Amino acid sequence: MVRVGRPSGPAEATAEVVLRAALTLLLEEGGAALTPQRLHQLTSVSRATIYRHWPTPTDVLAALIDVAPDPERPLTGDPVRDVHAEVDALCDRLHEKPVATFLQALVAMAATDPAAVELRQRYVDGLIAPFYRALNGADLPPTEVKDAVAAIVSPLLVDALLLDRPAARVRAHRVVDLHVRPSSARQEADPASSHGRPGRE
Amino acid sequence: MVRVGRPSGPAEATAEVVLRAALTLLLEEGGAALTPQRLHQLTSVSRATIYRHWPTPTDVLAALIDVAPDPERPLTGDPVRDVHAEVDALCDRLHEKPVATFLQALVAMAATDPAAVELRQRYVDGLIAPFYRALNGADLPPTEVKDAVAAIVSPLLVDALLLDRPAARVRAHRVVDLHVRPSSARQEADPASSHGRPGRE
Amino acid sequence: MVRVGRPSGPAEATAEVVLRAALTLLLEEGGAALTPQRLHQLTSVSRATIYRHWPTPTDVLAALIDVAPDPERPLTGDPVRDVHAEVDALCDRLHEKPVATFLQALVAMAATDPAAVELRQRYVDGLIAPFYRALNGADLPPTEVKDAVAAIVSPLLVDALLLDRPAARVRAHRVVDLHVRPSSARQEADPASSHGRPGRE
Amino acid sequence: MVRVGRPSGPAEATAEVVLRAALTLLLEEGGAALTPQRLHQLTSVSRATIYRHWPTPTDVLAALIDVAPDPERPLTGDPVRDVHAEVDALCDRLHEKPVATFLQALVAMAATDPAAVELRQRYVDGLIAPFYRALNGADLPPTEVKDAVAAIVSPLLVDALLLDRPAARVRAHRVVDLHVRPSSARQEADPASSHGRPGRE
DNA sequence: ATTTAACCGAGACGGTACGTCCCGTCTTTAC
DNA sequence: GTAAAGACGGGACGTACCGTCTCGGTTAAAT
Repeated sequence: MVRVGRPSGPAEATAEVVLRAALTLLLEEGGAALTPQRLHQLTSVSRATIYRHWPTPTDVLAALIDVAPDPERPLTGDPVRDVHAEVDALCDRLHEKPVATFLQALVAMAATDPAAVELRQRYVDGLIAPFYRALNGADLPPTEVKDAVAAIVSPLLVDALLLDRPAARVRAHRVVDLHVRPSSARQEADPASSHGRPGRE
Repeated sequence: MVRVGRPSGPAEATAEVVLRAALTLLLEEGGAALTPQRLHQLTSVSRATIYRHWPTPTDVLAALIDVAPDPERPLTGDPVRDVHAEVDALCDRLHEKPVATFLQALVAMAATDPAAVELRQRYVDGLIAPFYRALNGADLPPTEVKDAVAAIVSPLLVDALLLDRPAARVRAHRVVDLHVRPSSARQEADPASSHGRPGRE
Repeated sequence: MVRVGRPSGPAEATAEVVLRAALTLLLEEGGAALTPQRLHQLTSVSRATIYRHWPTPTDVLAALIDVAPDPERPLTGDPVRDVHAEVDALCDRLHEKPVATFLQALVAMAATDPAAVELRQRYVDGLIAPFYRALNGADLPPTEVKDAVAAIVSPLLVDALLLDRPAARVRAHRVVDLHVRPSSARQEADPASSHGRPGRE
Repeated sequence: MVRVGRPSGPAEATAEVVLRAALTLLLEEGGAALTPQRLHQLTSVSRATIYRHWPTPTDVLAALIDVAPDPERPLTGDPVRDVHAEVDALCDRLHEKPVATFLQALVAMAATDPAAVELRQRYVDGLIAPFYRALNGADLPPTEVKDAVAAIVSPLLVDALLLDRPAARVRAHRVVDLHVRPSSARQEADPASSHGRPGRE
């Protein structure tokens, strides 16, 4: 079938100006401010236009998430080292606000819009996935992998979500050491082995 | 100065009928439904009356929290056992909805109302406090206590808040065993020692 | 049952200011201008308030009609004279705009709102009724009464509605003389008998 | 200057399909439905195309009126007979809807669009003209001709426009007899002379 | 067969009004 | 003083249509 007529979707300029304003709004006033009304006021893009392309605030948030994917970090092959790297990366992202704010906004939206539930799911999965990837090389049974990831990541998320405080980076590193030692190494492990990393907290 | 006239505060009947409706609303439609409007519709208590006694939705939520305090569990003196008991208690409360819903509502409200931020803080502290209490008896350094509590509780909260799934009870018990062994016992610990507890998950 | 609380219906001030503005609008811009939006702009009464009390433009028009009822003219007992008086009265009312404008508005609204159809019916009946009342005394058979009223009134309405010109007063008086002579008198009638009336047209 | 390229104006197929839909819309939903939007929905002719050829709803209505002119009836030379024939013709046209609907639509549009005022004028003139033509042969003074036409036609229009009822055909015939007798014949007139016509009402 | 002007469909876009909903405050009345 | 009933201004919501516009692809006459 031959396509005729003007191409569909927002003109590039429109999409850019709206999403840029959306990011600003989100960071400065939180997810509840991502309304068509506020976006219109900030961008002077017509309210109707915004509804056309992003019918719900969830759609705006989804578009925001899509434009800033998390770049993959290269694996060294050493699981312990890789997991520590991921901890640092996640703490950095949580510290630089957008990720923590995205999470807060997703939780708040999920209370209203079922579509946001799924989005929240995918977003959290995206945050956790790198840890599973890093732990792939360690010879741990699946249960221990899951436990380790949960014990490492959850406190960071809780810090960002519930306690409004910077992610507890050094604690996370300690938990990594506790969980990710290969079982064979646990008795002989040198507890100071991970002290070379920069404790940025 | 002598007080004259009708005593202040809502008549008991009013307060009860409103808060009962508020709980129903909260559980069935989430924190965003806790509006004067909805409460009025459900209770046929006048909107003006509701505004008088609970000026903001946060006040309603705070009143709800106050009426259902968490009863303290008696301590046995055995930290390991007490922490396991607390894990079970928290999982039960998260499972029976109110607590998880309170948390979601508090997070959502905190995005809007600063007063809710403080309330959220206090509520989370109330959830965590029993674990610190239980670990009081264990001869662990403060850092390890904090790490342990975080590693135990955070995954449960994340399950309830972010992943909409029942709290991972057995995993939490495993994590307790991993963290709460008294340090002196870690080498000789029998990893099967906690298998007697009922795995209710 | 005891009535409690503030009495229902618009406060007097509100109703007056809105209806006054509605009349101005109607006369200056026609029935299509009787929208909540325009009324709000002119009165700075809130749009919501207007919707509360007059949910449709037809309701506004109905309220307008209710506040300005046509006062009854006294009957002399002489049908011919009374009908001539009614012709003058109707021409005056059509000339002074409100009635003609009401009619136009009612026709236009009736195209959209079924409620306006009934209102239009009642309004037209109200315009015609005085003629039937005046002709009551004449000893004419019912058919001739109807014919006479139609022949007298219709051209006036058509002038106002379709041709945007002042009602043809003198023609209407001629038609009265043609239709309302008592049949016994038609042969002997002095065609100049009605020349004493002031020809205001 | 030599014209080159595709000729201007709508392709025949486009014009026909749009006007056919416009007529349907007009009859079923009234003049207010004659919008570019509705025409587009019914015909799947692009909205832009419709704007190109009929910039306002009034233009659509004008085009509709142009495509269905009233065919002239032949005159017999007998004014009385001819006028009766015209009465029947007008009643038929009013009864078959389009004319009555056109009138209603024209009145409604005239409230908004000044261009429709002129159109309405022309349309009404077109309805009345045949009566003047038929009365041309009668030896009546101009004033009486005007009175007669008004008394005959106006009630029919009022029936269609204001009272939503079928045109009162037999009354119209009676009024013809009353007005159109040549003055010389009025004394000797046989009032039953017109009873031979079929009373279709 | 090419030009060339116009048609035509698809859709973006700003704008405006719609009718609804809830907010928070106020006034009126009854108890 | 408490409470109910309800008016009121305010503001956002989501929808609908308006009129204009920019794209592309198509069509039909004149060269």
